[in-house]
Amino acid sequence: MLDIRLIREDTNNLKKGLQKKKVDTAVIDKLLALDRERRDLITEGEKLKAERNQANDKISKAKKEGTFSESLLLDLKVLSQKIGEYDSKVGKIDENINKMIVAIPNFAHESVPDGSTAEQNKTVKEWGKPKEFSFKPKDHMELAAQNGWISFERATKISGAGFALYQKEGARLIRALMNFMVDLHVKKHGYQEIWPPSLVNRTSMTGTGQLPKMEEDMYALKNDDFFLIPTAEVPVTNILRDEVLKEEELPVKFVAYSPCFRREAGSYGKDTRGLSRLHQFDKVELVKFVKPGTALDELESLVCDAEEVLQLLEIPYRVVLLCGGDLSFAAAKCYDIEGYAPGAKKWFEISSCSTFLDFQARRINVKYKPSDGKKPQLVHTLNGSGVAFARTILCLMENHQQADGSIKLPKALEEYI
RNA sequence: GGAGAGGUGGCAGAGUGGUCGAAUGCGGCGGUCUCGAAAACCGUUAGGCUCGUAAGGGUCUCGUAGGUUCAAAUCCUACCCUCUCCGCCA
Repeated sequence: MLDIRLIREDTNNLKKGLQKKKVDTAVIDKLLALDRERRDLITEGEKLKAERNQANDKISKAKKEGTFSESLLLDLKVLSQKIGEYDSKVGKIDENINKMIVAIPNFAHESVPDGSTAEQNKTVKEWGKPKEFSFKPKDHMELAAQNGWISFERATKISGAGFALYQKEGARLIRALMNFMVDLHVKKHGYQEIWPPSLVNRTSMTGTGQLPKMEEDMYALKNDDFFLIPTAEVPVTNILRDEVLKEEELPVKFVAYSPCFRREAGSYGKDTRGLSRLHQFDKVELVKFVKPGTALDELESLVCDAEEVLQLLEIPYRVVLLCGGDLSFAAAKCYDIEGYAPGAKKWFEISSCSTFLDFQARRINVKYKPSDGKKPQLVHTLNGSGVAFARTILCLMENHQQADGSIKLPKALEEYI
């Protein structure tokens, strides 16, 4: 959520950042009017409270000295009633302001390009060249069937459409990727390993912003108020909720493997074949808590950390800087990494790395205490996939297929499989 | 599932109607001592909101939400959470 102070004090720049995300800024002016009203009411109400507190002090002293008389209570009941009225007015306005403010997306950082749809995203880097084959490359569905790695038919029987059953080398590949990616991020990139719960409570889902707006997209349990995580971002980001860190602890970097569960309601008919869009998939997620001011550099290094996975897996990819209109609700800046699949002749989003600045930290209340003794302030948060398995496996199969339809896995996986 | 205990500052832990935003200890910070450090000693150390250029002032916060009262950490009601024991179980 946005800072009401920022809204108040830097209105014009904020509006620019929101307009870049194609957000209607009329709500900002409404908010400012409510904010003015609220502060006036608070000032008035607190004057009355000060009056009441003084009167109470007098009573307290009088009782001790034995000089108490009923006349001291005169009018105090009326005063308390008035205070109650102010409080309830402020309470209602607070509620309104809060409702409005949590519905406002984060602003786009100034380094984000203009644009309203994915077509205006900017490719900022390409790595590797789409492979030339001496034969007609097959798509991953065909390869999966031929090698017996994945059975979509059986997954449908067991669960339903949108699930994958990995078998044989395919099943081992999941385990291998898990260890390969987590090891890379722990040993080489300095992340701390986490194994999070896959069921989380409503507060956690609200903290990272999946709720209240996207409840329909989430799997929920019938008898308990738990949700299946759509990404490890939810439990991992909430690890530090309501905590105050020391400055020297920053940056905190977590890496976690988890299964991810998504209803994908409303996306039927779009990429529904094969591995590209599933109700359950696996992912290694990277989450960082950093000092304000370092967030943009940390975003660049986060992208590098994710890129290295694809480099080692020898999958050609491109890095795309999202334009304002394509940014998600909470993101201030975001890079997508898209892997190339020569069978499908398509780019697939395999990783998405974002910084939220203090937007998410305000919501989950994560602060750090500066070492100079100043008051705690909000950290900045980032996260990114490092990386998503299903689409990676898709790319792996299509890129490393041989003429006979077999698949030769890259060297980096040798020690894991 | 059954029974019980408890939720207070960064942590531990007192406080049962009126200078209690809260004793004390630990931790943190500053200082004295020291060549330096440790120990010891002295001092200091919550957060939010709001008014103010500032200095500073006001106000709110003891799990959450209500209630009683001139006044609530303290009394009443509901809810949430945690822990312990028993049962069941991977």
